[in-house]
Amino acid sequence: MAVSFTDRELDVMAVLWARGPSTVQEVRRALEAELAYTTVLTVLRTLEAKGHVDHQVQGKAHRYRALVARAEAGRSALGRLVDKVFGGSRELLLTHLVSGQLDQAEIERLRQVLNERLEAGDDPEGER
Amino acid sequence: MAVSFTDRELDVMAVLWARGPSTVQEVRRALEAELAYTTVLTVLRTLEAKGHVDHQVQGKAHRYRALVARAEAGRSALGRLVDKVFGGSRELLLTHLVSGQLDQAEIERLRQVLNERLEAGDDPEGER
DNA sequence: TAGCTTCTACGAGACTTCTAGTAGGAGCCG
DNA sequence: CGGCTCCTACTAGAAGTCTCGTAGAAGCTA
Repeated sequence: MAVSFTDRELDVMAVLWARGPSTVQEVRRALEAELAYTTVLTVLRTLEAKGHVDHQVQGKAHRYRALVARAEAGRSALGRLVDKVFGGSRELLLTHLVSGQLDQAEIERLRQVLNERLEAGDDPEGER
Repeated sequence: MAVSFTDRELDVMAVLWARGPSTVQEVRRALEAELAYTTVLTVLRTLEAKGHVDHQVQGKAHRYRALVARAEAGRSALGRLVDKVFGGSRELLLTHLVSGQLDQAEIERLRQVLNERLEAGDDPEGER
């Protein structure tokens, strides 16, 4: 249920989410940090052992694929964040976001999303 | 600049943020997990070594105090989250929040905060 | 086929995290 | 004073993380 990644694992997952299924080389090139090939391979193998990715054989290489969706990881990480840092209050997180981190344009667009959601959505927690 | 905490450290920081300066006993009792007294002490000493808390002597005990504000930790964690999980897009985070995690009432209140912010705030990135 | 390159598998060392035990100091009570 | 309790300091082991080297398989090329 609650997926969580170490820092380096998250770097690698981010690549898979951004690029889609990738080989070790591809992940390695996409990473900011300059890591040895085998280091990247090891991280991917660890992730696979934990069930967060799997792979298919392609030629003699492996192509790794994220099994955890970005949205799922987001939900999980946000949950932890709200729980621990914002004392369980989602509202605190939101006002924090809105009052400090966003610029004018982002707020505008957010308001639009919000309006749509208010008009359309009468389903209380209805999805998933 | 970018503060970050391990899971257990975060548990302890959460207590200090919620309760204010606390002794080891007080932190220990406030924690959900049942840890040995010395375990809690060790975590606090680690946090102190990293500069995230300090302490004053009170009687024969120490009273520990958070040096990192909750908001600061929130900013930092949120930044990492947006960066890694949401590919750098704050908007993605927000729509993620709005379209899945919030109930009707929260959205209402958020919209109010947003409106206030839009009316009041003509300062483009003016603070901090 | 011989050699070069590229790949995975495995092992391992340095470091961090998490947990808690032991030692010893300080204060209080009878 | 003697013992009890509560406190910090120190030590330490198990597990996890992060990094990379070496070995050896597999395929391409001349």
